Amino acid sequence: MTTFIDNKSAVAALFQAALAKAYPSLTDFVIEVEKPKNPDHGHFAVNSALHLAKKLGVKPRDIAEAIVAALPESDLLANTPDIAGPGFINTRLSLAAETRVIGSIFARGDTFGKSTVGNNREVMVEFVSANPTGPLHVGHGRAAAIGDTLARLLSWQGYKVSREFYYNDAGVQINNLMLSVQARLRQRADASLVFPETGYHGEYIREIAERYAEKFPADALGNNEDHVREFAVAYLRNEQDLDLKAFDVQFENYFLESSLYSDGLVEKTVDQLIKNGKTYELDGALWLKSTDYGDDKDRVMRKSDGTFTYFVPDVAYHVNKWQRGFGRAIVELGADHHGSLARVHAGLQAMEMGVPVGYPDYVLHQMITVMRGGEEVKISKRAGSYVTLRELIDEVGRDATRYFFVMRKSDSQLTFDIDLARSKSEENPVYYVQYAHARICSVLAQWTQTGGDESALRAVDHAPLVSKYESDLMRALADWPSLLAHAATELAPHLIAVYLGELAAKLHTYYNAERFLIDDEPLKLARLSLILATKQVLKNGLAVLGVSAPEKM
RNA sequence: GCCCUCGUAGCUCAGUGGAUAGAGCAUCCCCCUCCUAAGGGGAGGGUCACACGUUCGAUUCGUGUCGAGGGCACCA
Repeated sequence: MTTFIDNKSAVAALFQAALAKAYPSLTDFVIEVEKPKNPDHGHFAVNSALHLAKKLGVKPRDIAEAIVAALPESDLLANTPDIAGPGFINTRLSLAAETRVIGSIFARGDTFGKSTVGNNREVMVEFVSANPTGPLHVGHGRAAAIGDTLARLLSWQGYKVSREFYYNDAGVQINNLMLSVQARLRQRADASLVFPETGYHGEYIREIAERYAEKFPADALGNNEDHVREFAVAYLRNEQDLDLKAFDVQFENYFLESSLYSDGLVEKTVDQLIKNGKTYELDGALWLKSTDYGDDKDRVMRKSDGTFTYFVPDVAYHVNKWQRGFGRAIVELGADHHGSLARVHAGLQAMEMGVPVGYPDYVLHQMITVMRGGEEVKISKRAGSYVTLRELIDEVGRDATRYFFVMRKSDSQLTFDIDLARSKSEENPVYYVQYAHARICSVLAQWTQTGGDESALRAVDHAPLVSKYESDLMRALADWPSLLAHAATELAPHLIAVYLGELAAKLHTYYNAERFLIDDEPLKLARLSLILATKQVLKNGLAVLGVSAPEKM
């Protein structure tokens, strides 16, 4: 099977050859090809003549003419390119070039778009990493959707991906959780007892207390603090697992912060930093000279009371990731944690153990503003006033929730209007994409029922596909592999959702403009073949997003 | 005060060093005797926050100002 080369690269290669012939001295100039916004400017435009004008001291249009004159023989372009405006070279693909993608799609099937650039290198994607102190809320939902899609995306690029969830199970907030449950237990016996101001006020704390009392009636007042803590953490971890399962997100590994202490990794990290001369003592505390590595101030590592600040285990954790063989690590975090990036990077560099600068990569998602009844819902675990991920999935559905969270650039703040999501769930863009898939299935099913054979569509003549709708659709299909590669490079899963929306739009337009089940046999087969290929790409795209591709809606 | 992200249509958001900046929702008009109208076609709506700079060309890159959110603790 020949490797499919996307149209843009093919056009670039053709012009690169022309340039080499026209101007043999320009050995290191790279031709750039772009897709013009205006369809009158062709399918692909080359603007290199403008870039070269100054360098060569020749008018851009003259350069463009020389390049066009030097174009090698090829069936790629429909005609001799136009030279327009100040010196743009506008090209149109030939029908033969446009239809080529259909065969590639059938040949690759569910793997069309997959690449081997990752070369099976190990990459870890860490995400969600919620403290086990409450149910997952909408913010975690955004994290889960983005993180999981990133993982799928990198896997499609040929990386060996491992998803990891880091539990902060060693901090003061866990103790606070225990105290909260304990207080609810004691209130069961004496309702006049006051609940701690700083405790977690959510209803789920009462639920945990009830369960604890049921299971351990002998300790109904929660006097055994270790036991209460253990129970509460286990309960909430289980709840979170159920949330993630409902969201179809699975982790290869769960990592406990407490293990960093019990395994001595925190101590070892601190010792190494001291040994490397990257620390100093001041006011009874131990500081890291993180300003040597771009941080805006030095950071305390060990407080005067002897305990460590949170970023020390964070550094130890990333040392551990590196040592486990993850040459690349991606951490998906809420933007409220961005302050820790610089110090983790600094800490890793100060370890002087060969970790690349910039390890790990961070993908931050901005906070979500939740609106309910026209008012902003302040998300507060302590006050217990927030929207859980489970609630959202139950009301809006898994597919719509995942799509919604991933369709926007992660670093844009977004407003989630719950009333809108509920009342207009039918208008969620995910249905638009799924509907395109279902429509194709429906057409194919009707054809099959009257004796059609889908496998026959893999080898039909596509020459009848001459309409502009067909041309637009075929070129969109051909963009899929490079779009995926781009989204992976940018760590930008939303580009996939945007692409799928555009592909679905082209299909719907085509559907309304032309009929498929017609008497003209060659044209019918060619059209069915095209939509079968489109169905495949929609399916693959939805798979990367972790969204289902229904055959009926 | 310092740091990070953002500022694009009435709203929610895409996008781009180029030639006329897009989608969905909302508003208005049109399209099912015909493969799913959860759809399509069309109209209106923008000084791409503002200023300066780099460039043949800036909404895109840089600097500054203003605005929004977040982070700046010996909390995590």
